Amino acid sequence: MQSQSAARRTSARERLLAAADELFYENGINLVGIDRVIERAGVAKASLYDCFGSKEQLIRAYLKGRADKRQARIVERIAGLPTPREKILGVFDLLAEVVNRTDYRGCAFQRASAEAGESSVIKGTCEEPRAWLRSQFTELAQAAKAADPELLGRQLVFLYDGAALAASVDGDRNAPQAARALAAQMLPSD
Amino acid sequence: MQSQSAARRTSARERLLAAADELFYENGINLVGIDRVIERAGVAKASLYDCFGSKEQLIRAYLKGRADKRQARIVERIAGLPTPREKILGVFDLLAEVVNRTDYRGCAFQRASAEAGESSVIKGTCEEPRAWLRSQFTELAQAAKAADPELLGRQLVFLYDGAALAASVDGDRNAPQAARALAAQMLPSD
DNA sequence: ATTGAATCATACAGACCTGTCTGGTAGAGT
DNA sequence: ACTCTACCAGACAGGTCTGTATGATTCAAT
Repeated sequence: MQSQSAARRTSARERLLAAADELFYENGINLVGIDRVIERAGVAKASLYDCFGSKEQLIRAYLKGRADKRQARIVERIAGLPTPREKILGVFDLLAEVVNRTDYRGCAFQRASAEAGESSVIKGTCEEPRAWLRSQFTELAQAAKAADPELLGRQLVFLYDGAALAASVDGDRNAPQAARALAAQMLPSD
Repeated sequence: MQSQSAARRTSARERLLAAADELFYENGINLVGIDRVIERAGVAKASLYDCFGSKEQLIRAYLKGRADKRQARIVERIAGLPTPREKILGVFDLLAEVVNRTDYRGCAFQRASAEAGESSVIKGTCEEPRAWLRSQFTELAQAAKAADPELLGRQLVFLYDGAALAASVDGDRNAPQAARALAAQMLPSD
């Protein structure tokens, strides 16, 4: 089998992704150069360009990795909750946990989007997880028999984004709870 | 009088600020170099460093200018509205107007904060207008006899930020109206 | 044993960055 | 007439950036 060569490739790839994740998230994608990434990954520069082709594609992979992790976290969390209402509130509970991690620096997609400049690759990659969350909220709002599920879904995203922003920029670590409280008011009490 | 020499200094300063405002807001503070700013301003590089001392201070001045303009817009708008409830909703109406401008690229403070990196100068400059808006909402919530004005003030900021983000990142130009509708629900109908 | 893929280290190109320095010009106040 | 201030143009220093090129090494598969 090709396991070993594949293992080596993924090993370099994964080390690069891990380094990119830490550095890009902590410092911002534009303030981190390729050299810092490969140094932390312990990988040659040529390997980076073999694996990803460009910095932009590395950023894209970093964002996709974050999106997948967030999505899995949310899916897993709401699977364990019985009602649509509780599922929605569970997303805010999850956010409350995340923002209290010491290395929390805000929503990676919000931040990358702000730094994207002209790159539609990066902007597009940021939009995907946002659209997914919105559709989740909308479906849950529908299941919760909201009068206007589309509208409610968008409003829930406002609260989610706003809370993430307040937690990181203003240092309001209880923002998700405040957003959750408002979400609870909006939802049909069932 | 010193009007002429003062006029020339402010002229260079103002041209620099105007160029910085356009370029930084449109492209992001880290993707715009000093050379592009001075070229658009039609000003010598030495003049920039005479006036501002560093790029960071130019960014700070750019952000302060944006903050002053936003604050003045909001103050003027709510001065013409009779009740606290209408004043609060008026802020969202104002946001609805702003995000429909063709050159709207999102909230300058959100974006600069995402790009700030280690610079506490820039981060701090972003926090000021945010704290001001939050205190406005809180005071208005108190005047509107909300049960918990502090909480409501924070929640209104979530909606404001979330709507601005949705408008710019997701292209949802009606986001402020959706946020306004929710704000209207939260407020004591009086 | 040989081939081929993945990876390594390192130098380089060419561009861009911030900030400084030199030296010159124009006009207002004294 | 002289000075002072604001401003100009442009070169320069020293660093960082992305991306490419060169050539060696390791190791699995054949």
